[in-house]
Amino acid sequence: MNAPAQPINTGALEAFVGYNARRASLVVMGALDVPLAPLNLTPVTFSLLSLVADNPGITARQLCGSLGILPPNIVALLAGLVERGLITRLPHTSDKRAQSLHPTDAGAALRRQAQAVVQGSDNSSTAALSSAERTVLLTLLQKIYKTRDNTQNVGEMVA
Amino acid sequence: MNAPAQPINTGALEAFVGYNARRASLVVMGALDVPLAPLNLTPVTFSLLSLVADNPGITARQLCGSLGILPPNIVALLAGLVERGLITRLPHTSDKRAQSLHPTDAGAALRRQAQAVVQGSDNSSTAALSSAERTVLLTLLQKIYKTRDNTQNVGEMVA
DNA sequence: TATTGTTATACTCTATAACTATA
DNA sequence: TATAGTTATAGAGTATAACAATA
Repeated sequence: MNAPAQPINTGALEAFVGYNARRASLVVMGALDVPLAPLNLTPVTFSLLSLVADNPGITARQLCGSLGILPPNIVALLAGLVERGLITRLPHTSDKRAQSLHPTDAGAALRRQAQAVVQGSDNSSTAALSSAERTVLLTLLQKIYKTRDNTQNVGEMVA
Repeated sequence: MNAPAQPINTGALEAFVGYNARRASLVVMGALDVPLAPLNLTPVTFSLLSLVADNPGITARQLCGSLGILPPNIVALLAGLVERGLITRLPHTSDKRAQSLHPTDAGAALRRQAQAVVQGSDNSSTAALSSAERTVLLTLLQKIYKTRDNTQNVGEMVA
C-alpha cells in the first residue's frame, strides 16, 4: 500500500511530445545558465543580442514576435543591453514611432564569444545524440513550432 | 539602416537544440491549457494525477523528483487534488514521516478522461509530424533528459 | 482607428531558508 | 546527522490595462 516497487512508472507521460519536449528543454536551457554567467548573459539576452546582430535595424516589436516576448517585458531587457553598450537605438527612417536596433562593436564581439559558448553547451547537453540524430531532432522540432495552421489554437499566439 | 529586409533571420538560434525544444514545448504545452480547463486541470496537476494513478502509494518526494518540482511548491498542488477528492493521503507503513498517495475512484475516472484529452491535444499540436516521425522525436528527446551523466552539469539537478 | 514603445501592476512559477517529526 | 512534509517568503517570468506619439 506504500511507495511503488522501485522505479516510478512514467510511461503514460513519456508518450506525449509535450512532456518530453519540456523536460528536454529544461535540461538543455538550464545547462546554459552556468557557462553564460561569466558573460553576464542569460538565454534570453543572448537570443536578443543574436537577433540584433544578425538583423541590424530590427525593431523591438519584431524581437517580441520572434522570441515570444510580450512588449512590456522586453523594455527592461533591451534597456539593459543598451546601458551595457552592446546595442544602440537609432531613429527608424520610415516610422518615427519605432527604433531600429543595431549591435555595437562590443556587442558583436560578445555575441561571437557567446555563440561559441552556447554551441558548446548545447552540444554537451545533447551528447547522447549523434550528429545525424541532432539534425533530425532540429528538423522535427521546427516542424512543430513553425506550423501556424494548427487549427483552433487560440492560447499560444504569443508563446 | 532600418528593419531587416522582410523575413527575420533566426538561423543562428535555430541551430541550437535548446532553442527549438523550448519553442516546440511552449507550443505543445500551451495548447494544452484550453482543452484541460473544462476538467479543472493544468499540465502540472494532470501529470501529478497521472503519476499517482499509475504509481499508487507514491510519495510527494518521488513526485517532485519525477516532475522536477521543488518540495515547497508541490504542497499546494497536492492539497488541491486532495481537497477535490481526486487523491487521498494514507499513512506510509514503513516511514511515518511520509504519506503514500493514492487515486480515488473519481481521480482515476478524471485521469482517464484527461488522458484522452491530452492525447488528442498532443497529437493535434504535432499534426505536422507523421506517426513514425513522432516516435523518433520521443526517442531523441528522451535520450537528452534521461542522460544523467552529463559531465559538469550542476544547475539542473532539479529541473 | 491602429500600432510602437512604455509604465504600472498583477499573477504565476520557481527558488531559498527554516521549522517539525521522524529516520 | 539526514530526510519528508510543511510554512513563509523572495525572486523571476509572464500577463493585462492604459497612456503618448505616430501611423
